[in-house]
Amino acid sequence: MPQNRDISTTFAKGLAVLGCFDGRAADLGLAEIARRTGHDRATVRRLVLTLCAEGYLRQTGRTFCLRPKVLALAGGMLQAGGFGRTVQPLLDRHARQLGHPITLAVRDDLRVLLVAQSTIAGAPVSFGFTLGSALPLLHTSLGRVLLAQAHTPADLIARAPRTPHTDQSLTDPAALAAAVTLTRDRGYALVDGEFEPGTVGIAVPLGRVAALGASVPRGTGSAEGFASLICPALQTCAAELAQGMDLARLT
Amino acid sequence: MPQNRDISTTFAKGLAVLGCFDGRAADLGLAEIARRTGHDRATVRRLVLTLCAEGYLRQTGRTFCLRPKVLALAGGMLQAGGFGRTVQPLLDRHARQLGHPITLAVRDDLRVLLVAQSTIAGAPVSFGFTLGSALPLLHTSLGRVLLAQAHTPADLIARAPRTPHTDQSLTDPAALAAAVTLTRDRGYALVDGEFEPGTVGIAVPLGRVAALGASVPRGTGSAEGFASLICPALQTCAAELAQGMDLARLT
DNA sequence: GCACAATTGTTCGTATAGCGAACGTTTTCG
DNA sequence: CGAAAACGTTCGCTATACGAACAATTGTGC
Repeated sequence: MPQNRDISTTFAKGLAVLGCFDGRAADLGLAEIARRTGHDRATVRRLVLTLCAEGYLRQTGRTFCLRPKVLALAGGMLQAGGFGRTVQPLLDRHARQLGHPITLAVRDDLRVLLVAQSTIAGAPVSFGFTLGSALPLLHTSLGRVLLAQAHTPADLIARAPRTPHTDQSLTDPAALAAAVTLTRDRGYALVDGEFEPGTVGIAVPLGRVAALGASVPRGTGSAEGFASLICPALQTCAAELAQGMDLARLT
Repeated sequence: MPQNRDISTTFAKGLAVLGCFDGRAADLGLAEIARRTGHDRATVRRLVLTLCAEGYLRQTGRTFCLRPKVLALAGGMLQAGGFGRTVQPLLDRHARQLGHPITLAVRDDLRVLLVAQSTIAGAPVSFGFTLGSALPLLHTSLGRVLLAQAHTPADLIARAPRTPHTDQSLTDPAALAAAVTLTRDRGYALVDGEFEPGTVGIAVPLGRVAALGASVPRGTGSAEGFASLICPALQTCAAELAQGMDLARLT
């Protein structure tokens, strides 16, 4: 097949190499990057050395890790979207009122991508997710909402990893599809212990391609009790956010 | 001069194109990207279309903007450094105690790069900076601390933009050097209205290559009064952070 | 501790992918 | 409305990138 002359395969390979540094391992060697990307070790070597020269990676012995400069790429996107001026203060205000951290997420292929969050001092730290973190699509409340918004949720359910995170994790595609339908029907997702044991996640739609969510430790309360408390607050927050931000930038 | 065969010039050009999207303009056209990078419009076109194909940019008419997927690159760096589990909760706790947002930054060439921050509901929003935002090196308290830590601050002062942001902005290299020396001598930086009118910025070193800072509206207080209040809290926070994180990852 | 196997890193001849001059299209301006 | 300016696209040519083969390092078994 003739190459698409509008696309630079070298650059595409380089982006794949950069994308390898997803936090699963702190440092990666050339051979491991070659395995993860499927590209030749010599090719990977040139691309990695280019990332070092441009300040995005640091070499330590025979391994490499990301440097803070990659954050500037995120900063450009957040700045262009006015996140610091509009989204963050709004999330902070609503999170304080609610008493729980609130997270804004979008779907990125088969995963949930955290786009903004208001952290709260004293909130229990679970997996320590930050802006840019990827969460599973099938077993989080944010993921359920994003699936409910998708054109072909059944296809996404078929392709997304169904690896269970806890004993409660749904793995049957039909059960997952039913959960997504329930999410769409009632306008919010409620996930009880499927991703983090003992944690209830609640999420609501933000526009047509984003989700807003909060999670709370289960304790002795009922999941439905948490939902009736948290949903209205998330929905109010979502309505205010939808008025003040360009949601089209999130797709 | 013969090309360095360890470096991929195509990938380096691609990274320059990606780096163009720094938030100064929400959307960029091919010609503007070519101007900013100095590369040929045809080259830029191929690189931009590759970024679109890989999901990092979206095309709207004849312009392009970053998509949320770039945040995942930041997420990988934050995850590998354990920011969500260690840095963020610590910043949140100290920010709550202090009653002001706290920001962690490093130097990235001639600018300050925000690496983590704890925002606070109700804090005055000034320029709406977020993780990944770039601030000036010469006129912010964070920048003064980072200059104080540098091996050749005089050289950085000579090369960094000296464009004043307010009437109070220092522009004389000798005055800037003296301010950096004062910062080093007393162990903190105090910047009063040089970057944001009416705002006092205070910053302290975090290890040898990072800074921790807070800013407060001046009001009727004295800058020194704010400093004596805020410095000890920032220094306590810095000491705790230095114990729990791998500062070497921030260079 | 050594030899060999396995793994990882590097070199350089070759050709294909990327470059950019030239052309085509769109927008701006008088 | 037409010309100039600006911007986007094509395709012949060659220089940059590829990866086979080799070099160096690490791991393993005895």
